[in-house]
Amino acid sequence: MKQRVNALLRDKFNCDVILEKPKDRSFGHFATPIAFSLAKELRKSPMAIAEEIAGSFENESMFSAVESVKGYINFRLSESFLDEYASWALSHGDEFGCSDKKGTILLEFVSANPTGPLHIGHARGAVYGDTMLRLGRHLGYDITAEYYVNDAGNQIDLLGVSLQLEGRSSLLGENVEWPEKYYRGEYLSDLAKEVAALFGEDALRDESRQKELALWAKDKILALIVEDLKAINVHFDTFVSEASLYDEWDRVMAKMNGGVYVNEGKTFIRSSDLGDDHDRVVVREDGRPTYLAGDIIYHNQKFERGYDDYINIWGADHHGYIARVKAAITFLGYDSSKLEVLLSQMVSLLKDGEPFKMSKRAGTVILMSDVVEEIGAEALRFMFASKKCDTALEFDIEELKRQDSSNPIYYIQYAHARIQTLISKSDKSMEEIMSAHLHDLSADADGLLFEALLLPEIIEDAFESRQAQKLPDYLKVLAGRLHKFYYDTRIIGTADEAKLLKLLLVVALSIKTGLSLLGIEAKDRM
RNA sequence: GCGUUCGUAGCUCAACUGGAUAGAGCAACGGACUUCGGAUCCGUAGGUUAUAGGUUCGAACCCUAUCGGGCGCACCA
Repeated sequence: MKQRVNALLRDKFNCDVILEKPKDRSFGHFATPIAFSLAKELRKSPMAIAEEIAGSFENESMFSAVESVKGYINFRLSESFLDEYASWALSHGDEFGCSDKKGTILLEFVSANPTGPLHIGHARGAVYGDTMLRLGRHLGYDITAEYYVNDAGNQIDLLGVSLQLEGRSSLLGENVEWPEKYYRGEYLSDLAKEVAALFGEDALRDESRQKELALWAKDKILALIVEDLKAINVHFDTFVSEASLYDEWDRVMAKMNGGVYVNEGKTFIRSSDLGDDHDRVVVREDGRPTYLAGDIIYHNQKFERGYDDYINIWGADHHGYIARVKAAITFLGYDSSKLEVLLSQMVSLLKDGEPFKMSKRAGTVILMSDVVEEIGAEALRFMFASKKCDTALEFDIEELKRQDSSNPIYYIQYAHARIQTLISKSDKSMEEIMSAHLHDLSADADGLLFEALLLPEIIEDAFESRQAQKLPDYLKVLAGRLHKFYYDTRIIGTADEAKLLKLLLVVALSIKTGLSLLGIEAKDRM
């Protein structure tokens, strides 16, 4: 819709024109402040320019009115245009809002360490990433959802140690000496039991088997994580194992041509040449690679797979890490601007008004699966999708767990269910409804129709600006307009019945499509 | 200390990325048809957009300084 108007204006002015939705809908459907920016060039007052421009649209069938007000130019779309567009939308069903965007994107998100089940802090990145995935695919992009599995390095060793100690302590009743750092939690005692059953109790005491047990455990834990994600309707296409990458090490280092050097027995990357604060160690004196080493090979592998664009969703605590990875990509001979790193800010938790620290090692984590059990996957998804991801979030745990009727998800679902009820109560056939013409609409009806038809713009804007929360915001507004309209307007049994039901079908379509892009199924009844 | 990011109603967040009178939801208070679902709707109250300057037709948004919070500043991941 907006594209059509934009195209028209672009032809007229030979440049992109800013189109906005006026806050006060009585002004029209779209507005532009272009006269202000032209005023300087043309050395005329904005009002005069606006008058002139508005007058030039008189014979345009797309608009029923184009007016200039205080220098703004306001456009009102004609009913025939809106009706035609509404019919088009209804005939396209689920594909409403689809576009023909081209390009392949590799989207990496979650990538939580396989050392424990997902906690509530992981949920934000998971929901955000999956929402971007759904939006992008709806628009036509060919997107691969990828999970990077950190199955190498210290935390895997730590997992093996923790598993044995947990088993010896809780299962065999031994007094064990806990190291400074270790993992704990219910999942570990479950795994220890499995170890005893599968490998025998001796496996819990034999230090030489730590590595073996750790590798066995991380696969089990990864399976748990996949289950957790499935429960909130998040699915990945590919999993890349960090450990599997190191065979490529020599070949990748050769590609770095000059980007690395050896000093005091350690290998450094010259990241300070490319904006980082220091050069970073990639291989320690004893030959063990650092975390960065894995990421260098991984990103080389990503670029060798040849996507048009790369998006990583990282927690904000990794922001200092971006410069290093981008430097590595440049040394490898690729265009580092193709990698876009989206940071999702931390979720901080409150309990009874006091800050609550989660720690996987201390076992004080709020598991995502527990919250899902309490409030449901849909409420959790909606809650995280609603928040702009570049501001830190505060949640009170008790509030999060409360199944509240104030939850906006019910408000939106209720709007959809109300429409379905009306459709089923009406005597009109679907043919009668679909062939009705939307004309002589009240201001409220017109506003509702216009809002519902805005979905494609919202989807595109939300994806391209990487601000997923624009979709839930829109759905709240649309549902609000529907509820008000429903309250004010009698539909069944009136002369306008078929016409208004057609309008409501468009609203239902936008709600249903919008919710599905949030990974939520619209309900016909509640 | 350095970097980075944020600061909007009592709380949680918006504001079309520089545009018209800064808006919603909670929480508070007061209302709504013997009517298509009251999980709804309407109203009241709540603001010097952290503070002080600057840029211009126009600033919550851009620039500078100050104050306050988050997150980084590993040969951990």
